[in-house]
Amino acid sequence: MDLDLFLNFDESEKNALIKRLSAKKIKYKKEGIVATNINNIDTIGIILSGKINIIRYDYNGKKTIVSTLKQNDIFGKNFNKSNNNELYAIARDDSEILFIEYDKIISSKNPTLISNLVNILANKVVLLNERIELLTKKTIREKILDYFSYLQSIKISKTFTLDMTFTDLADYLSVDRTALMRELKNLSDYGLIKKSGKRITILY
Amino acid sequence: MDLDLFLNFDESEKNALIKRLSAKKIKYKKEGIVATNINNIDTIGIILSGKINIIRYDYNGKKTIVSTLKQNDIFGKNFNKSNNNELYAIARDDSEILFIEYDKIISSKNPTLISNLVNILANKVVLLNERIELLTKKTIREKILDYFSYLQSIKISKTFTLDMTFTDLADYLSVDRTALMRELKNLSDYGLIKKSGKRITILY
DNA sequence: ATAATAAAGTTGCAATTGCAACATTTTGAT
DNA sequence: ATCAAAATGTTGCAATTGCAACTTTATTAT
Repeated sequence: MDLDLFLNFDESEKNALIKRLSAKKIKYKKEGIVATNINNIDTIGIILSGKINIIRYDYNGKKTIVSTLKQNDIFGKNFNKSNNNELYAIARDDSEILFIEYDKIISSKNPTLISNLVNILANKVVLLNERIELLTKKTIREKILDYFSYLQSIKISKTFTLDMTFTDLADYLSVDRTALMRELKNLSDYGLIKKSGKRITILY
Repeated sequence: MDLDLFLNFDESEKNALIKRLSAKKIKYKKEGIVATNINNIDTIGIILSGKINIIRYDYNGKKTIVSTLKQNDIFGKNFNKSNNNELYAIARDDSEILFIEYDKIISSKNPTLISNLVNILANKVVLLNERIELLTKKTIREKILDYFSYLQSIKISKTFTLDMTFTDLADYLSVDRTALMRELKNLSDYGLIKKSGKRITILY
């Protein structure tokens, strides 16, 4: 992903900008709590390195990974709004996060900086729409085939390796993990895919 | 919704800007085709009035309303990207749409204009996240209760009237319409809600 | 006013799915 | 190298859901 809030700034400009925006870079250890109640903060967090899980705890204590964010993704400032349940951001790996107050970016009146923010947001909208496309599919089979055909298109190959665990894939597609495994087996048995661990080949 | 690309411009500034951006305002009749193949256009459409359905046709001809857009919503420029299936935008009511080339907004270097675009996009991200929250719920019951509690929070009342048809609600929640009706009946029978047509009261 | 079209509502049934309860394999830390 | 934890994989079963096939009620157009 070549999206970056500081795209088209050189290193010294970037540092000056970070200083002027009072941006704060904070490091987190794996499993560290990055932010609580992120639906109500006026700060945006930009992931410089590592991975962050956005997590929702239901009223009955059930945990759902709402999304997983990686380098250059942003969270906060209502970008991950939830109605009832509070959302938490937890480091999935050792991570570095840059916190900037949203209003300071806007009031900076720096066209390049703001354009970069537009591109990041537009990209986020694309990713969210892609996920919605998958989530609106009615069967697990359709979700899998759709996601695999997406992977096929970005890896430009009918054979590819999943870059997440099946546990996380089940979360992403919002289906039961064991039901996902079962359906993957069905697809293999029907000869629609070949599966060897996380290595998948589309056979149609 | 007080989000508007031309927020903080007065009428004459706005008109000058529209001219400079070569923006085009086009009117559509209900059911009119606003745009085809909207995943591949470099233009953004801003809905000035009316409502637009973003529609996907599956390989097997099945129609799904991917989203419904209303005043000040935007589409195009990959904001509604789809992997395989082409997306169409169709006017749900008589509508007016302003088309602007995305690059012209960015290269305008107009901080107010771009800030407005940021706010529109940020708002869209929020709405998409809200929908994802609903779609990741495992049962129809959970989806309904979550959506109703969202309506309760914005209408600030335990009684409210749905502003879409149950057919569209089923699409939005991505569930079978008749299964939705059945579950609404179950919720009534269990005494969790009261339902009289589209008038809903939450009883807990 | 009435015909046509869309939406709402109901029900039976089969297919899909989630969940529980496991065994096995892989990964990661010390 | 070894132990613990996480991930993978399997299966039976019950619950949920989608689909088909309707009827009834609203809405819209002429």
